[in-house]
Amino acid sequence: MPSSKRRVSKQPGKFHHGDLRWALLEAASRLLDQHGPLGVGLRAAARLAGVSQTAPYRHFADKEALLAAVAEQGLTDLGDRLRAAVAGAGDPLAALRAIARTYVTAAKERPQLFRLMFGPEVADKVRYPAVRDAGERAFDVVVATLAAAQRAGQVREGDPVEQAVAHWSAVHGFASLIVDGRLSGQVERAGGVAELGERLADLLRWGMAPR
Amino acid sequence: MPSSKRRVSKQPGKFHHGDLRWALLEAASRLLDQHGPLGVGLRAAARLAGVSQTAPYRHFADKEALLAAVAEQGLTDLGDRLRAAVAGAGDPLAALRAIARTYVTAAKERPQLFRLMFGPEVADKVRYPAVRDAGERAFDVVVATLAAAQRAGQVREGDPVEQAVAHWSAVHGFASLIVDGRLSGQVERAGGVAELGERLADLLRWGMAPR
DNA sequence: GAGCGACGTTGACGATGTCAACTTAGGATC
DNA sequence: GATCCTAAGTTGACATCGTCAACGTCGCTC
Repeated sequence: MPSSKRRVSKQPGKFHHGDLRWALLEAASRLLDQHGPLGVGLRAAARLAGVSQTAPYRHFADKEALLAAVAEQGLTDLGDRLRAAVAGAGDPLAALRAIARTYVTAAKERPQLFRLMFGPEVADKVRYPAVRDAGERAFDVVVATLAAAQRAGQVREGDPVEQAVAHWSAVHGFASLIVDGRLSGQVERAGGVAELGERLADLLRWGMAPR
Repeated sequence: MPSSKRRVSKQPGKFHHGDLRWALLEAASRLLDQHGPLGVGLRAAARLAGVSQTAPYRHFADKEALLAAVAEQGLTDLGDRLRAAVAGAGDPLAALRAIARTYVTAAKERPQLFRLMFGPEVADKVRYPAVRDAGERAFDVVVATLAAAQRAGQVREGDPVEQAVAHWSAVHGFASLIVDGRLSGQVERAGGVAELGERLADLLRWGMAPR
């Protein structure tokens, strides 16, 4: 769901609908959660928003643009949550664990959104720099955390970006496999997914420990 | 592309077409590489195979079934390549590196196939046990390699499945981010993607080293 | 050679993304 | 306050797609 609340019905300020753009994003969000990325359509979103089939074209160039906007919201929200998690953690080590837990939890909460954010529906990222930027802002949280971990002597010195790629890859891959239902058997054996994700992050951190 | 060669034109043995099922898989494979998972359609595949729009229904229940068959081929092929890579490696440690390199290379070779294999197009895995099994056979290679690494004392003792999940997650996540173009900036800095993938695997292995 | 079943075709239906042309409403301009 | 302008939304249409029902057709078997 779009994070910020707006007026729901016709309030003054906008013309016919109030804020159709927001309403379409919300509708697309709901369709996404219910039917997956392939179940999101311009016509269906317009119907949910109580508006005619081609009204969305006043706000989005095409279907992909609508999906891209939803994905961007998701990535921005993910970045915010990661930032909050890091801020709430005591030291960089706890922050790395918190990143893993937050990432996996977010993916499990809204798997369809997760799929959209990293899936092929928004193929051409050059056409949607906002999506790319939102993703990079989330990634920057990881980079900053690893840089902090280096300063604290909790992680070997080196390029924090490369370490962040490693951390991000591991957590992202784990979340992807979970969302795809590819680890259902293995995860039942272990505790919850978030715990397993944290343990994965720990494993990686040991690999990056100062020699 | 489907891996095994078959007859291309009408050979004796089959009726009207020769082997339409195979031709459709090849057509879908080509469409996939050219236009991504969303560009694969039953009608387009039928057209490429030189056959009428509804002919595919004699061989696939619906569009998803065709996609699932392509995905299954891809996963089976990936498993074969992983097995070959492990067999060609000297010791378990080299095998772990080879897995990372092979996985990342395969993803980069056919990014669209990679997206299909793990994307939302084949959503319901229960409906396609063959897809799931092919994926698990590939995963088993990683499990076996980690078990071997444990026996060789190159990796800490513990549940090899959990270690395999960690390894698989890291490599898979890295490949996913590469395919999604999310690491283009960072990867240019470092050497090739395969090398970076190997380094990631090393990092993880150090984390799993015997204490 | 009659029949049968697997294979493929024709034609149609509803739904979708998208375009062109039209209508409506709010704000600015004189 | 009448007029115009432009953003916002509507109507209608077109091509395409997935899918279904009904129909043709090939090659094998008894």
